[in-house]
Amino acid sequence: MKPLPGFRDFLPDDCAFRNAIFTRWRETCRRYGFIEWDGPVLEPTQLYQKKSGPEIVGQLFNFIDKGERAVAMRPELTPTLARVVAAHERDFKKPLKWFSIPQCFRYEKQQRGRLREHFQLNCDLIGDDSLGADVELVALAIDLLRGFGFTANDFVVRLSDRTFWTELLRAHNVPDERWTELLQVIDKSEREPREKAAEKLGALAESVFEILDGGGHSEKLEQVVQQLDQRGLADFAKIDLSIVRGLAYYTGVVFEVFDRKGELRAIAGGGRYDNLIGQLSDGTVSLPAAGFAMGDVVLGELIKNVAAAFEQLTELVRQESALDLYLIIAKEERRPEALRILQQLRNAKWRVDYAIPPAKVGKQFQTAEALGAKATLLFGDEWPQVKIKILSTREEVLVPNEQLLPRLQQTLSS
RNA sequence: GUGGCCAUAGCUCAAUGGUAGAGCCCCAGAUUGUGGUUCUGGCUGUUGCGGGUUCGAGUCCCGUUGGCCACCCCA
Repeated sequence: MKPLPGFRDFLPDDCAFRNAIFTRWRETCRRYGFIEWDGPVLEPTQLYQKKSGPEIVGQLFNFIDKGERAVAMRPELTPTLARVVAAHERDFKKPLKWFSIPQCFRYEKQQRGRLREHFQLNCDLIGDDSLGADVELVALAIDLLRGFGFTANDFVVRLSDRTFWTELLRAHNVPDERWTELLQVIDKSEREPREKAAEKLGALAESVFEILDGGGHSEKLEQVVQQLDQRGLADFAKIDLSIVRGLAYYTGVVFEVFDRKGELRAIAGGGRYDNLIGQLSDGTVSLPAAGFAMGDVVLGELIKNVAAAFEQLTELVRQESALDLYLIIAKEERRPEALRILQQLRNAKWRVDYAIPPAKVGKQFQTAEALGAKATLLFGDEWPQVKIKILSTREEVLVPNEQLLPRLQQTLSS
């Protein structure tokens, strides 16, 4: 039996790797004053249709539940966020700085960097419409990646601005209903031949191409870069107006993060969505907001591609999973004493393991080694003394059992 | 959703149309209480699944399921 297509088993090593990513995400978010929240995995299908239209249903894991409700596994967190914020916004001081690590689902054919399920860090800043809020989010995205040991040689944030393009469309008297379509053409222009894009853009083609070739100036984005520079982060970002992002609801600064080598899908992306909360709450609450998301799949690939980041995370995995002590019961008569001390050690927060069925001493040492224990405690003929052995140095110390706990502190901390 | 490549032991892979193998992992031992090395032995297969061609199919053909890659789409 294999997992369903696009779903993953997390064997202990994979799970440790995943949790180490979560640990780093949480550390950095908290440094920025973001607090964690979460919502339901299952939502009414309608919640997603409201935001993205009926065609979204084709990409959802959705079904009818036993109460005959149309429900869907969450494909993203933002609609839930909007619902929760609309219901509870008065309980919190503004701005809200919230993050979450939801598992999201999508019914799509899988390929590299895109499964049917992934974990996605979401960071949102709600109730602040200033440019400083956009900068704060971009800086957070940069520091999240720096937290994994990546440098400006490994990734880059490409900054753009939706209003830059919507003003152009307005200046050319393009009717509103064509905006989404034209923005998507601009978004795609990097991957599509010019002639094809020109055909779709019509009269706009010339001015759009001029901007894409570097002829555009956005004062707002230059301010963003300047403020990043004040934080010493300007090396990690560049203005790139070809970034538009496919989603219709963005209203201001948008950005995407890519690996410098250009081998992977976008590592993260987001932007300002000032109208979405109002729209999803049927106008009962209106709050400006901006946010971004970073998935665990592409990030994991980048970590595996960059040796320094991989080693750093592997070290974190070691720290989080390493066993402190392994008990060696060399004489079965000493088992009761060993188990009594086992409990004392565990009560004192040591991570301790031992062989449940009797086993040969050599075997027990082998297991201690394999589990990564720092030291063994041997119970045998020496009782009432216990022999501490540091596995890395093979150094041994005999200590009376009643002094074991304090002696372990000093032996293992040095 | 469209197209191309692929599918053999738990893992990585061999096997001209002629009896399915190796390495790794795992388990057990190498004279009674000391680990990373070494040696010996053991375990594992409806060759993804279903049909067809053939005296004979892991190998050729068709279908199907799954995987990889590109396109489409994109949270």
